[in-house]
Amino acid sequence: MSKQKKTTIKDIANVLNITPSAVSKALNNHPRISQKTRDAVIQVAKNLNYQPNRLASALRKGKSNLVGVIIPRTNSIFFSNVVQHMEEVLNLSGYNVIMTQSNESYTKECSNIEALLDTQVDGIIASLANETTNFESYNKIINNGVPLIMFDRSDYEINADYIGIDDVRSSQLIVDHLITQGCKRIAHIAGFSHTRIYKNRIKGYIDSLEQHQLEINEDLILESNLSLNDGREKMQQLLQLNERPDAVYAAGDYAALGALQILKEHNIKVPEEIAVVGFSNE
Amino acid sequence: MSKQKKTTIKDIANVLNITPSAVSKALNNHPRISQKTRDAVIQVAKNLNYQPNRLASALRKGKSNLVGVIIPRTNSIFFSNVVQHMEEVLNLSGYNVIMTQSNESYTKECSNIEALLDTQVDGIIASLANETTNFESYNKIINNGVPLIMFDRSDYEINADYIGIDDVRSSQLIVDHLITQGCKRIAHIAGFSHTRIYKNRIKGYIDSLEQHQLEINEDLILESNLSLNDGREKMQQLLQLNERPDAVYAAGDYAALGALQILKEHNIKVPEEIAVVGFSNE
DNA sequence: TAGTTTAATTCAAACGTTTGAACAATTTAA
DNA sequence: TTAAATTGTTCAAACGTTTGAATTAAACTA
Repeated sequence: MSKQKKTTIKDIANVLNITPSAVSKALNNHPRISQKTRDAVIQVAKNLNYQPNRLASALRKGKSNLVGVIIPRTNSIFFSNVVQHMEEVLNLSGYNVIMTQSNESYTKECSNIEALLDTQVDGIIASLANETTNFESYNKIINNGVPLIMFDRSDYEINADYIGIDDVRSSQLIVDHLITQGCKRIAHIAGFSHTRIYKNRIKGYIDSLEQHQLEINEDLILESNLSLNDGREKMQQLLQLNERPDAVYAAGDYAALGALQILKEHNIKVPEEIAVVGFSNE
Repeated sequence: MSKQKKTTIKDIANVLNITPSAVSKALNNHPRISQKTRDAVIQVAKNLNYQPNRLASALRKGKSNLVGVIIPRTNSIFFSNVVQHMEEVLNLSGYNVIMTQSNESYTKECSNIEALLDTQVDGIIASLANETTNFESYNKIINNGVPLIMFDRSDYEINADYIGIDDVRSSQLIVDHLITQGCKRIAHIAGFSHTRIYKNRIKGYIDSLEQHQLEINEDLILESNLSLNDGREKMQQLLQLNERPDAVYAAGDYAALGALQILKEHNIKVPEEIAVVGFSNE
């Protein structure tokens, strides 16, 4: 392992017998530097295999050009696609992305935030872990003066810009559709009601029922973590009811899949006996 | 957005009427600092909501405590799990992870390397993009004195430590098994032979055939990008052969899935007529 | 020719830490 | 009581850039 120290702006300056500041300006296309020196600097930089030290630059400029991203998991088509495109766009403006995953864990999320903050990121883009119900660390981001954008999963308690789809309306459309198909007892395997999107999906569900003057039955709304297994469990529960639902709308695809499995195992015809629909597009 | 400037070590020093260096030492548990000041410093730090500036520290220490990770894609169970655990372990030793994805693209991979290098990461852990056949940028990492570890996908041209499974042996076991089941014409939908793991899987395949004195038939070895679609295509090709194989071993699960689809579509019985097996565990 | 612009560069300080050497004050040894 | 060791702190420089002000040199005015 060659302990060759990295070449700095100073080394370039020495070779050309100019000052480091001239080199810096040359590299940053400062208008008041001659084309001649600019070219020379670039040439020498290449020769010496110069790699600018971002830390130093960031420190001086008070700007790291790093954006932190916190997502619940990377092994989801949705999140990994989103991150991929964020990266693409940010790269164009000279930013790099530090991607972290919370794994749906509150503790992990907090430590991610801590880590991002002290890496001095210029901003954070995040989507809530399912577990999270305490938003202090998010507000800490804001208090530290670091711009924060939430996407997909957020909460009204977090005072940040939010990007996401219109969950109320989408949810309403789903239930509208079921009703049009003739369903009357529509169950909802809901996400955690403390999370904005799931709260909204519940609202859309209720709105639609109300608009069609259908009864809202608390027994038909089950809060779930939306995992495949929990989908199975909740479907079991629904089947135990005196009066079974004729449709199940799950706020997530994995839960819908779980429900579907149970129905198949019980030889219940889908969608004739019980219709199944899931939110998302996993 | 409150433009409150961040509190620094200096602010803490001012409050306590000591020097910044004392504060720094207190925070870093320097042995020669009194318990009294240490406590006071920690208290004030908390009060002022002090957030250490990693950039400055990294610059001074010449160590960023950042590890760069390059993976082909995040939306793969394998890679996302690996990264998750790398993060866990590295966090324990005070490192943070910058995760980037190459999206199997050579260009993206290069720009990721560039970005990581000038963020001054202390090391890089990477797995090759399928597209990559030129390893200059990897050797640049090494030349820059940055430790590099390859995992899962690498190439002998990259002079770095490598972590992965024993592909030759595993591949051999798979083919051994097929032979035990009575298969005699075993086709191999291989990965790119320039990538270490796929090269090794081919070797294992050939080794096994040789050991069992079966003929090695070039027509039965097809190089593929291992996508679902390409798996379908290669299976089609195999079906066109005068003498069909009685087993297909794909070097990746998606390709195996594609092959399976084609067989189903042709109403060919699996595994009675043609057995199918895929490497990995997607 | 002296005076004014303009262009190209240097100067010097700054960003927020860390670190070894230096110093003063206190304690211990002899 | 004096020398030596220990403790707790300050000093000053350093990490590699950037940046506005200052300087110098060259090129125009009038």
